[in-house]
Amino acid sequence: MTRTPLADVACSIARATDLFGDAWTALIMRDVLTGVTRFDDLAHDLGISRKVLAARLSRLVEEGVLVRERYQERPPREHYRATPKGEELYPVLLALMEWGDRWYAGPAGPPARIRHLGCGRDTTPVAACAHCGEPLTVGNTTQLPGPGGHTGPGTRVLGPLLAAREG
Amino acid sequence: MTRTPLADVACSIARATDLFGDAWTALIMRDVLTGVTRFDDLAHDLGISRKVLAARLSRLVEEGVLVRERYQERPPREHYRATPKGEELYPVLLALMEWGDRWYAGPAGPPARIRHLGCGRDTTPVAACAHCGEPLTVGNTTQLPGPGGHTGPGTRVLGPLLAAREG
DNA sequence: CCCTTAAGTTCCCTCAGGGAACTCGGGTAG
DNA sequence: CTACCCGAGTTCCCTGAGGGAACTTAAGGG
Repeated sequence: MTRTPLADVACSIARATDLFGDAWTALIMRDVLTGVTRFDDLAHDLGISRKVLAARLSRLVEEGVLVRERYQERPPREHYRATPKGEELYPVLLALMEWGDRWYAGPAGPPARIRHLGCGRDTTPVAACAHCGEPLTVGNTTQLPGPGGHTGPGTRVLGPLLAAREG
Repeated sequence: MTRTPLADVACSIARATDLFGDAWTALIMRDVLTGVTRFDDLAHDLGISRKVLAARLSRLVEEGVLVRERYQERPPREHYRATPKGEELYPVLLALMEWGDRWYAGPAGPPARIRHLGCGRDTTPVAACAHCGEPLTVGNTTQLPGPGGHTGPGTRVLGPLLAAREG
């Protein structure tokens, strides 16, 4: 496929997508974050080709999202665990899950619930403003160039073009 | 590639990933939500092959995420706009962008800022509990089977296995 | 009448993904 | 001591999706 390299574009979505934008990475992270950490378990659970799984895992380790660590000495066995960088992908998974729940849940309802241990209730994740806590939507936000934005093609990061939207 | 069909698995992440889990869809949605809605503009802005762009757009229209609509009569011209279902992908984009900002921004800082018009401040999106507003993390949430979860392989949706995590 | 623009299509080629078999280090059962 | 399981990958071949660039169609415009 010769994936177009997106990581060098001045767009954080493109940078994140360069790693996260394939069919398997999100599901691997879901599994690892929920306790499925061993190679064979991942291969079985996901139904992914072992070749591709090995490639994804080593990429994720390279990127510092997972670490490969020994979980037993004799015989030596390794598994994969999320780093802090990996755990911070959790909001992305929550957002994907919430969207899937809203638009693809069958009549029975969504296939899983998230319980927030802080307040003890089953919850839905909301993308909220860090300052005032209100939900962020396309309509109530605007994008502005940031300090790290070099102008030129590909500069937009959820671009500064929102003003151009009609309605 | 014969993409493994994920949409039928009882996992909302898998369902969302089936559509969203490719290198281009996130970036197309970013562009459309920020006002880049025409075929040629998208092709130029993204550097995507026109063939693949056409395929992605028609898939997104099929899925009800975008609509193809006429924006001028003479000569007849069509462009793409997000439906409500498409606009609700915004939190996913925000989460991806926030993660990219945190882990890939250069010394200069992130390439863009999000301003919340509600409170007037530049903000960062947080995945918050809909009930109490606290941030949701891997550590303070647990996953339970939901009403729509048929048991069996692939049942997990950010699975019920979190309890199995050590530490 | 020819040129330009927008929005796709078509063609060929390469390489990433699927699938299944094979490897390798290290037990454990007989 | 040999034979048979792991777990964790690696290797091989085949298919088909993505890249790239040219071609098409429809409608103005000079």
